[in-house]
Amino acid sequence: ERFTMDPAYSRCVQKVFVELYKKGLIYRGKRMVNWDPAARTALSDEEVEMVEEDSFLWFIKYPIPDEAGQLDPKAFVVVATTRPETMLGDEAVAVNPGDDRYRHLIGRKALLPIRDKQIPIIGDKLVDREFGTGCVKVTPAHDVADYDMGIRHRLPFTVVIGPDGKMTGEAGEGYAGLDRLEARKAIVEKLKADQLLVSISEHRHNVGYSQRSHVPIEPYLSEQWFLRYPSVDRAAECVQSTEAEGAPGSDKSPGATLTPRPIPDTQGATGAQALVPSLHVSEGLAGQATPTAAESVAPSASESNAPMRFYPDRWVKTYTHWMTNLKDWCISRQLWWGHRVPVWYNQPGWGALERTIQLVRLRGDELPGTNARELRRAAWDLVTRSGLLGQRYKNLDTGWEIYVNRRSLEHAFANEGLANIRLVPALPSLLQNAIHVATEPHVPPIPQVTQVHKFLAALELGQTQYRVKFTVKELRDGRKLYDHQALEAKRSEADGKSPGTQPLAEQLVTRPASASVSKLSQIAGDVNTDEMFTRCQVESPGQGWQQDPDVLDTWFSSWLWPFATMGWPEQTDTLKKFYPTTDLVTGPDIIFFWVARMIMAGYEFMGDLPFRNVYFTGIIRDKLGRKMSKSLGNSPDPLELIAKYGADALRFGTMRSAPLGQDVLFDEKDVELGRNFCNKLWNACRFRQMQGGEVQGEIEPRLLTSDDKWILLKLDQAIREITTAFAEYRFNEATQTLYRFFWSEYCDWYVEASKAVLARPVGPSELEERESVKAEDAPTPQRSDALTAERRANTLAVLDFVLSHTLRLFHPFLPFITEELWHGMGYHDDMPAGQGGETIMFAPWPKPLDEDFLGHYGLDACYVDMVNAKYDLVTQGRNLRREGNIAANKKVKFVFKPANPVMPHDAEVLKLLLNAEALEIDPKYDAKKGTPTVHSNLGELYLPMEGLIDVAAEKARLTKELERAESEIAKAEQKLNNPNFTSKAPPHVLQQHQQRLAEWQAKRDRIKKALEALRG
RNA sequence: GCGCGCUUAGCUCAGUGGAAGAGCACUUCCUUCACACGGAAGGGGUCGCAGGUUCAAGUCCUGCAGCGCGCACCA
Repeated sequence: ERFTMDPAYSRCVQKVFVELYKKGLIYRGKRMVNWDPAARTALSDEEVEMVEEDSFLWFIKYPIPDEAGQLDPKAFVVVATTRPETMLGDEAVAVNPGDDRYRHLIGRKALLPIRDKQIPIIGDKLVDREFGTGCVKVTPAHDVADYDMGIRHRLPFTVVIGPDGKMTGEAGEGYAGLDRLEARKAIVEKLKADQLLVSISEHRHNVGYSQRSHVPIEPYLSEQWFLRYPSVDRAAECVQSTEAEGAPGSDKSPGATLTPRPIPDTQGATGAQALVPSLHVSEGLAGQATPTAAESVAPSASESNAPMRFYPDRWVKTYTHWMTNLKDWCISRQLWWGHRVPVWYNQPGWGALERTIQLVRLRGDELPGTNARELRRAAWDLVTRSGLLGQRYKNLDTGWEIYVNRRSLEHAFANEGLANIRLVPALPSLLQNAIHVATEPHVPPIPQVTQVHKFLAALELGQTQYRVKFTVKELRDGRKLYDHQALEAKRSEADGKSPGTQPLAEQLVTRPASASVSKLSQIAGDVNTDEMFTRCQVESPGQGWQQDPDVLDTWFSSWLWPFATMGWPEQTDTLKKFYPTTDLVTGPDIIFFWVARMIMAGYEFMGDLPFRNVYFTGIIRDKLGRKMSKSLGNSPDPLELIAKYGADALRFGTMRSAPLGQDVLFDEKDVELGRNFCNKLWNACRFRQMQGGEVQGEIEPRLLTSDDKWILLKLDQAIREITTAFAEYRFNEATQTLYRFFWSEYCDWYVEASKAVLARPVGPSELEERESVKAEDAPTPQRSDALTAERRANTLAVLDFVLSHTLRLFHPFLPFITEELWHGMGYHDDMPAGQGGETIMFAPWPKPLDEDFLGHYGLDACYVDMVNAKYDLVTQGRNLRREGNIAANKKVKFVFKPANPVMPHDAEVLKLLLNAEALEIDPKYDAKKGTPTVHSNLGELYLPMEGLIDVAAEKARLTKELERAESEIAKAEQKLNNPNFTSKAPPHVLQQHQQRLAEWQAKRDRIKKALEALRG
């Protein structure tokens, strides 16, 4: 057990971050990320769920003014959009450059409605001419595709939707402060009023929802930490589909080991011993080559050389597709809880500020009625009192100054309802990280701040830190003081030979005028400012350094699981022994989140893959096929189910209904089945206990009954089937085999038949009966008591043999009840030293019965057929009772006319299972006309019913049986008369069909005879 | 759009070229001594549709239909 937030594990996570940072694989950048406006954090692409929704496509008219800026009502383009609210941030209209309809417009300007702003018309290949009007509005700050276009065409990035999902001041009066969906309505109304809305059509499209908070995500520009995935090539190649290489697991030989999957050596392995998956307890330690390992390592020709296998195979395709289309992983989250980013900044104050504000925010939730200002005040107070900001902080109402990490400030502002102060990015490339300061003239919660209003920023540093000075001055028309275009203009000016009349520094800074364009470029180009102000390391660099407030995506800790749990980065013995591991059991829904990333981390940090086999379970869904989820409330409480049915029942029932790789619709009935099964198992053991006698006695071959041999052969068959099922990861098949074997074969037939030996004392009348039986070894009356006791003990030994095997076979599926029964039955005392003892878990895993065993106990396969026929006779005999309307509890007399001599034991079993008052064995029985009869190759079974014979009914029943036989014969004959079949079918199939035909023909003849007798 | 599943009894689903299966539900009978959370006997199927390969197809191939899931920058 390991908790990823444990200190040791947490250190691993941070070390990995530092290592990847030093390799240059982790970087920080301003990117378009998936933003969750409810949780106010970035998300990875994998955390976004696409949901298909019915929406609308709004067609909006954008006027095209002429060169002189005059509007002609006939000059316009129509764009189609699903998100009208983003038009406030439009910076261009794009058409496909190959589109003759619009090509001539490229380079002209369009007038953005509502904002009355001129935006360029650009040409971009990305535009699909077929969709909508072939003319697209471009909102670089609020759409991933538009962002790329914005970069390509050097468009401004105007942020009109804030991190809270509300429109920013940039959105303009009347919209700022509105929720994005409210803004959409308002804008549509406004466009209608202005007659710029051409039409609305229904449109179905995909909307990304946050997996975390289930709100639509916003594409949002923000500064985040990213990871360029490591060891991608090796991870992509290590698993391959085996489809093309012939069916896997074709080795169905009865003696198949539990580990038929070869485990080839991996190139470049760290030298750690590959452990062979095995249910046997191996004495061998790491470094000792066990024979099992040697055998298993030898690959067969048909097997793939890929070192890893997926079960089921088809997920390889999904995996490979993802691996070959990797995008950098956004690993930072703006959350309170998680592993913190091990990066430190030497600007004091802001880290504490950030955390304090969040703290106050949390507390504020408990204090209804507190307004944002009070919260903010409280935050400032806390910060100042803490002394972390010292004198750098001044009264907010008159102006303040703080050294700050821009992203955190932006974030803190947003979280504090100070959305009217927004710092937004201005430019890509050199000034990508420059600050675009804007004011928002809409009414905010804090009057003093609203009326503020001038922001001046000093850009002193490059990449990541900014020293920002804010002073409160008068607002001028609510306009931003400068925008990126101004900046860019100034920059080109400054880069040019002749300095502009107004140096950029003066535009940007009040004092000191230390920042200049040249300095900016110098910093950005030549100086690694990160070294000066940023350190990536696990421990704090010392006084004055503050840690990045972001935390890491939870999967950034999970992907280290296979080795971080075993002491990495120390090369512990555990790690050496168990890495690479053998099997991963997980759900296919986290192939990307977890499996793929663990594989990459394994190669990157251990130099070898983390596991050899991946078993993908199905996903348990509700009855409607929906995934279980807290919000739907469709998830049953496992603890309640366990209380109601038991843990074993839940486990067994679920596994029984979950085939390899298929999802399962959860049904409590399955758990009920499990519960019923546990009950059956318990009672079957109780039956054995109630018989008393020695536990696990020796089995004497001479005394084995046909039923004993039958159940031992059936056990052998079940073990073989289960062994194969395990080897191929078909666990539901193993449970079904066990269920069938134990319930249908052991309980329904064998236990019932064993009562002929166990539970029925041999009385004089029965001995007389036996005298009349022609049997080779009929007991003499004198010896019968002793013999009965011996036979009884022998049957008990068989019961114990079968039960002790069954319990072990069931143990993986029913761990609790089997452990309890293992002890309760006394089997733990009987195991050889080191094999049984304190727990069933150490007992040897059952193996198929070997040749010696079969030979010694005379377990010839013919007993299966013989006993099957006997039981079939019983079933048919019971059917006779049923059809004769004889109540199940009424004892009646049967007559059996055997085709061959019958063993007394078999006669006894027949009598018992038929619940007969008596079973008369008469090879020469001459039945009365109309006596209900069963015909089998063991002989004929009659149910003589005095006064109850219904000739017509019996005739009808036999006719029906005859029809059945005829139809089976016809089918078999048709096959066997086909020369193609006889010449091409394999001999054993041919033989099967011939035998079948013969059996049905014999049966048909017997039925015919009986029908004739009935007429007679 | 691309990819992957699924379609078999009333329901939920196994089924690996060679007799169509299970659990639940249903009908009838049975509290006989391990178990009524049980036992016994039954009824119930054009294996989605159409072609093809094969001696043989629920199973392999192709196409179609319906359902589901993943991926994808068609605004």
